[in-house]
Amino acid sequence: MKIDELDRKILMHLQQDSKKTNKEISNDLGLSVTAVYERIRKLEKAGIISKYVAVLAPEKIEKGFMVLCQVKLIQHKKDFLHKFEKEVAHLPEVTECLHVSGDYDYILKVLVKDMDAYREFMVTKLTNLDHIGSTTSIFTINKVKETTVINL
Amino acid sequence: MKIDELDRKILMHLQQDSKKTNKEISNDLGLSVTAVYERIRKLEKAGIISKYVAVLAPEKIEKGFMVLCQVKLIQHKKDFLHKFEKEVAHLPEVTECLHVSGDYDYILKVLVKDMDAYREFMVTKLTNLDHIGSTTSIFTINKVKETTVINL
DNA sequence: GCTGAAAGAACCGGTGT
DNA sequence: ACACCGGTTCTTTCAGC
Repeated sequence: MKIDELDRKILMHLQQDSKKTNKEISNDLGLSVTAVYERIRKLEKAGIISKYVAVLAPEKIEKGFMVLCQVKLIQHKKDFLHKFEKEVAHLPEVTECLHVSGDYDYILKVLVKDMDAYREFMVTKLTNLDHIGSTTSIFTINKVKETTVINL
Repeated sequence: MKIDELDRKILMHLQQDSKKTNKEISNDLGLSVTAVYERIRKLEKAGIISKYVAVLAPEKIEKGFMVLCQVKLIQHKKDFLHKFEKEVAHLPEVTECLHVSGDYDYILKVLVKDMDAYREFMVTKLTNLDHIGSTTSIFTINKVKETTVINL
């Protein structure tokens, strides 16, 4: 699907605040409410808009401690990678797991309450997974920027 | 604000799909629509729900190339950090910027179309910022897991 | 793409526990 | 403080142009 300037503007609106009504958006674009409605439907059907979610404030629900955990596996056989990926995806503390280039195989984003909770996570969950070689933890001192908005 | 089991369930619903109606949620919880409505309002007022957003599929809008860029500054005077943070926050390609512990000062999440676009970003934007020492790029081979849902 | 109307959700009193 | 009912207002949704 090809998207034009109007679609782009609609997407920027919804990425920033999906509670905006079609009326508000239509006012901004100079279109009718229905036109906006139909464009959004198309963008949803095309999978360009993949979902609508509520974003929570981590620090208000005791998940203000963010750690990036670099993981190296012992071996890199397909089965090992696959098993690790499946298991790590099921850990609720892990909000992101990327298979990456460089010195490590994976980078995990881990959200927990504090250092104690992180230690607990490492000891009882992560280092219990099979095939893990080494890990290095990078602690977040400050979130300078954090957005779900993709520039169009 | 203290949140109870019902609040937690509401938050899990909305984190996964904010288009769910209060009616659907109330059915699941065995509450009235109004009760759900009032709880959600409280969670919003308390800032626990910080916003509602549409999530796009990066690969469908030519932003399927994700790079983590580790940045070291030359000096660490407060002014230098501050200036760097301000400038980097304005770059639309950067969706995340974390001040971190370890060998590097910052880790940036950069979303672009492809390697060409990344090179362009590095050459014309990032390495043009003041006080940058060294950078290391970590390329994403595969997104194993990526979610905005925080487990409660 | 638009208009206009039907369907449905959010929202807001007032009330009871 | 918490939950409920019932009605009003606003949005989404759709038929017809």
